[in-house]
Amino acid sequence: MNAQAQSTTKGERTRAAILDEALRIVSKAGLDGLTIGTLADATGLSKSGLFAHFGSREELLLAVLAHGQAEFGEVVFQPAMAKPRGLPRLRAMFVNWLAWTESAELPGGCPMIGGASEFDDKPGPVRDMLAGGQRAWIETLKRAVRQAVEEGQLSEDTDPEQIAFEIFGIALVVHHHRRLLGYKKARERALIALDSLLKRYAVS
Amino acid sequence: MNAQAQSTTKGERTRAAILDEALRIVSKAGLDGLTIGTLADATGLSKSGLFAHFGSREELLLAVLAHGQAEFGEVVFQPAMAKPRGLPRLRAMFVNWLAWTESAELPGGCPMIGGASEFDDKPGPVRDMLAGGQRAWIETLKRAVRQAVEEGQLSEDTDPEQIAFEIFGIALVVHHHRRLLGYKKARERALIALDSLLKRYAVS
DNA sequence: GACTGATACGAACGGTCGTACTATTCTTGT
DNA sequence: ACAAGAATAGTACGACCGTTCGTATCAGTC
Repeated sequence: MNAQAQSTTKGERTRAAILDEALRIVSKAGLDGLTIGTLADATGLSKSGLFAHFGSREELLLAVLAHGQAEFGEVVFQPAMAKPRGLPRLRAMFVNWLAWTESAELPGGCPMIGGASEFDDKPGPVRDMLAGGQRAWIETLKRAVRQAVEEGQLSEDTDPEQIAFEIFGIALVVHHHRRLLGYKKARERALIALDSLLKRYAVS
Repeated sequence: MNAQAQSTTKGERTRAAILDEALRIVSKAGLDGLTIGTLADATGLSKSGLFAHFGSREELLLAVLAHGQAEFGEVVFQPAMAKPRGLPRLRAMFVNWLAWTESAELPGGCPMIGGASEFDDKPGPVRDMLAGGQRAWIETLKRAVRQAVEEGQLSEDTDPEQIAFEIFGIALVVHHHRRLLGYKKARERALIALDSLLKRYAVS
């Protein structure tokens, strides 16, 4: 997420810096709030100079989302993969996810969650990208649950989709309560909710 | 939500019609997507004629939210109050809430949930109104939980805030999965989640 | 040293935004 | 039926939107 090292062309470096800044703006102002003019000001570029990197606003949005999804993978998914299969990995995914939504680099929360409610009624490539990313994440959660069953940590009749569904709900309410309501106990309550959710399916 | 009967001045009638239409637009396009021009077209008024009813865009947004919250009360809260105190009432609140988010008059889902992620980083009266409404709803949910404890339906050590928190999460994920992902099983899974949530705190 | 491609800038386009003013039409009470 | 006043339309404004175009700067190649 920081300016990456050399060995790349200047255009690529500028583009990466633009996307970093854009992701912060999207986090705070939403995808609709990401404007070529404000992004140009924030990066110190001219509108036209910035525009040339993407060719259209929609291309810019798609690039920002791709950038955000890549970072999500690095910050949330990959560290969790270092944990043992099953419940430890699933818990890590959840905890990393919460940390991501409260990350300092995302002052306005997860851009994908914010974008979801902005674009859920606007068909097109942006919506498709959002939906695709979130579907993939759900599948990842389901896979972790299945592995917990294989490891004998959750009972055989566990429904991975139901668990992924409920976990997603906990993450959403954390995001919602913290950002709109300033609810401080969100993280604590989320961990309680996850524990009791998993306990329901624990091996007896 | 439909044009109400006579006995009111014409201005009030058109104002109500404007708010009905505005609520539908907000549902689909979000609060940011509600513009004076499109709303004027949708209602058959001129921009200036419509504008005169509110005086500013922010006043319009506040009026739309007040209208939405009033409808929420009529459609979700009041019918639930007709149910017996405790779990029946709590369940009715939840079921009515889900139905509200999928209501035909709200083609894009709950305007307040959508507005929440748009305005969670934009301080001001709109955000305050959104937060106030949702805090009030949370308190209503907590009250229903407390009454279920009083009625002996939930155990004494039940934490109403935790339950309200998790219920809110289920509602959010239903909204999210249905609208962005077109997930058909959302309602069914939500009812499963609610049942097992309440079972955790059932009297033993 | 001339040429080329990448990169960025400045100015301008048509369009829409919210808002302000004035004029006109329509309701309504008498 | 008519005047008073509410309700709506008309017009114009400055700001910003995404986008396009022509141009300037600079790195590297021949």
